[in-house]
Amino acid sequence: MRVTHPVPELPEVEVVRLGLAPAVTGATITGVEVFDERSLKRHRAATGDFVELLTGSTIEAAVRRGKFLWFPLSNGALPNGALSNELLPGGTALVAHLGMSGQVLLREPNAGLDHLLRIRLTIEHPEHGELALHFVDQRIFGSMAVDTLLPSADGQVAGYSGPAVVDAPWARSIPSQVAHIARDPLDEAFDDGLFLARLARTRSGIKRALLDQRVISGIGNIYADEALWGARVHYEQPAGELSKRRARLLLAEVRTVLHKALAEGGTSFDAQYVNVNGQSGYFAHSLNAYGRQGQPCARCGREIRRAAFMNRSSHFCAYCQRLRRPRPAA
DNA sequence: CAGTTAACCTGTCAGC
DNA sequence: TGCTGACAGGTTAACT
Repeated sequence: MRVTHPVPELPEVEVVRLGLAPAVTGATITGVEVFDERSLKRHRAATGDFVELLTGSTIEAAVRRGKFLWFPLSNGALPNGALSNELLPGGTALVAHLGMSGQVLLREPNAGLDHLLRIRLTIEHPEHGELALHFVDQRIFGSMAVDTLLPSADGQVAGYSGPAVVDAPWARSIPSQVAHIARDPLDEAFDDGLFLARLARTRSGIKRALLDQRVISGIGNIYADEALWGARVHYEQPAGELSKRRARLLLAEVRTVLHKALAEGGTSFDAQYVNVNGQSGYFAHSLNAYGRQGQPCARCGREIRRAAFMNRSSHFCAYCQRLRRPRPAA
């Protein structure tokens, strides 16, 4: 059997965040090993040396917006004895993006090196003792970086880090390289009206807009196809031609699909140390469109089709999801 | 500014 | 058996 991992989208990244949070919060980074420099491609040299910035720092939390994870840092002692937070006034965070194939695995400190291991962090947790964080990534579209924190654009809590953590000094801060990423649809501060207005003035196809992380974040090819199937919308329907009602329905479908996947990912997620790894295909059984080309549509029984789209593929029911003529202007 | 495309990257597998 | 090409797609730089 082909061993594939699901390309991580919002639910998969949140499962990783949930698993990591208790193990890393309050832990101090005692060792950093970079086995492949390409996994640091998003680390800006001007911020400082990746290894030096991390070593001695303490992880304050595990935060997520869309598919981006970050870990606010404190007490980062530099080799010269200064604190990194003194040098970088807004504070810093370790930023992680899983790309297409990234995983963050929690391991015992003396565990062997995982296949395709790119970065290893050793951490010391006051309660759990010493642990290793393995950043494993086949295709190296993912990355880790240390980045400076900026105030969030709207002044609200910048990302999700578990319930009721809003007063921490880092809560309303966002890494500079994540600042342009829109809030995700499960974020309390996501503005439905702003999103719908943006769709209304977008001429390109709706799936393009759903995949545009500056418009709405957390959605990738799988859940875009699923939400479009649920809302019976053709992937090339110009976003601005959707009726307000249909656009609202689509946003609701996006949330339904993400919540459902999150619930299934959560249930397959047992012990904190075992499964912070996006285990293979755990959401696959509940898909209605993605990867089901040639199989019957669960709604009408007609064949699900696959079409080339933006260097990837779109899966859809050509009967349920037909291009609609725009409603005449009022 | 909005919209679109190419480049990045490698394990797996179908086909020869 | 061993080689080759196709494929998977998130993000961003660069282009029109």
